[in-house]
Amino acid sequence: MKLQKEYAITAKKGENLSDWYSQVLLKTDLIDYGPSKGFIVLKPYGYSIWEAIKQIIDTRLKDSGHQNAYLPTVIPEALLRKEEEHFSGFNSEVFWITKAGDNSLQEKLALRPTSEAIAYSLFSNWVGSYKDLPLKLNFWNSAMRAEIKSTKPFIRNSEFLWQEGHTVHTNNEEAEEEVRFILDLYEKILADYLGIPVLKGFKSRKEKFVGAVATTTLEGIMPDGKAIQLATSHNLGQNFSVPFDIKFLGSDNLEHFAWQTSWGVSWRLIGASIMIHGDDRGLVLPPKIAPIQVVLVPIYKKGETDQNVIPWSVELASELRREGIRVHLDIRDEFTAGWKYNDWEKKGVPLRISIGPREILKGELEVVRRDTLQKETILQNSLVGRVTELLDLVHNNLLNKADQALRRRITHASNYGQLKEMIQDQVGFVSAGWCGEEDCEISIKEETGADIRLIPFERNNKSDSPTRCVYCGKNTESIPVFARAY
RNA sequence: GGGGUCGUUGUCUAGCUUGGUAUGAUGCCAGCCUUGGGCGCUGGAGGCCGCCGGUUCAAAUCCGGCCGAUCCCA
Repeated sequence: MKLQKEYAITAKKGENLSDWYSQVLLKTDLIDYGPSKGFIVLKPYGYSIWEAIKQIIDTRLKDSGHQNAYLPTVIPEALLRKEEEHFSGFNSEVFWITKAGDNSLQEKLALRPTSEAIAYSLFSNWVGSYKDLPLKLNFWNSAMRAEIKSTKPFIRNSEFLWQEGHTVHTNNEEAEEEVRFILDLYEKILADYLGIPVLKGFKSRKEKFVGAVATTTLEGIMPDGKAIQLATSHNLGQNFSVPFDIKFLGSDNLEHFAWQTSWGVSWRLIGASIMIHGDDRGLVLPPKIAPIQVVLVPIYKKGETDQNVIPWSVELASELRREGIRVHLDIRDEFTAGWKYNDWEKKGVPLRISIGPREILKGELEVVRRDTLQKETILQNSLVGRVTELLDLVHNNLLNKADQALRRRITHASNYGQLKEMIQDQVGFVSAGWCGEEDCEISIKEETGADIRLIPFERNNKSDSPTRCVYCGKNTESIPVFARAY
């Protein structure tokens, strides 16, 4: 194969993940860089993936009683400062609008870094009685947090697409239930649709969402052993309802401050999915989020006996479409079949079907899986059934491989030396005893580069309890998971 | 937060050390050829060499600043 540098992915995923990642993003037409630092442009192929993810999540949220709404992009300064701890948490990343034309504004306006402040100022008007609750809203929008030092498309940007859910409840138990329901929902969606396995647990006090009582998280692992936070769900308790005055009149005829949650996932999911599933040829897209699930490549010579290749391809394409499969028929005349094979492989299309004179003659089709590159021949009349099967097989294979990769990257350190060494060796997730003191957490972070990614919901009964803090040696029950992270 | 690398046509790039007409490929356009793993031939168009300033008779090249991209360390 002649490799054309300007199109092919030249970096090896296993040797230089960063280079590989940016080549894939640019050379598969997912994104372009924007004109300002940290901002990216989603091209149609990249946006289609987001649309697919969005639709999956949107449907599930609506099915579970959440409604979509939309909030302004700008937030007046006073509002943002209302919950002081929350504000101080990301103050340094807030973009401020200070002028309209040449005139200074009376009050600075923040470009939303997240919507708690603006949403809750409105919620205080919308909530009056316990009959208004629970209020379960979701917002699809973009958030802006200035990334000055280092950026990585989808992973760390100054602007990102996401959904943020905000709910209001009459009591803590119900809020608690919502937090867990959403986290479990996210976990299921990541596995069933994106083929991404995760670890789940609480964030430490230091790592939790500023302003939250508790943050729960889903953490994935990348091929370089770095962890990545892929979803969060927060129990806000009454931390916001008090300053924002969200009160309801209960059935007891008394006023109560409400209990709240917030949660979200972003287009980070796209970045994670690319890094986890991709290979040296480029993207390998999980079928359920692939904009094109099956590409048909017709092969023909001009004139004479092969004239029916195109009509036949069109027929097969619509047969698949009728089953709800996303099909693309590549009839570009300027490229050869071989060129198209390389192109669609690079773009990660799960299945490719070739249709030429041979196939017409035999009534058979050649199908190639992107994940394994295995070819198989199927009879035309079993096309739809086999394609549906294969799409499932591809998904399951991707999830299984990712799951094995995750399991291989979980280890346990019984002392500080071990922890340090394992982090240094980029093994990934390392569980170790921790006394619960922030001082130890900070020291570990400073000395190893790893922080507490999560504290598992339940003690892993394989490890003996109680144990000792790897840093200070104090007895403890807590065994969190450490890792370097994106 | 500290340090490094890079920016040349739509894309990938040569040239920079040692200042003097901008290199090749690919893509694009026209024509021919036709497609089973990045087909071939002929002709053509395409450039403020990231931006601003400095040095110089002369700057893609040397110097400074800025803007972007990117890597390493904390």
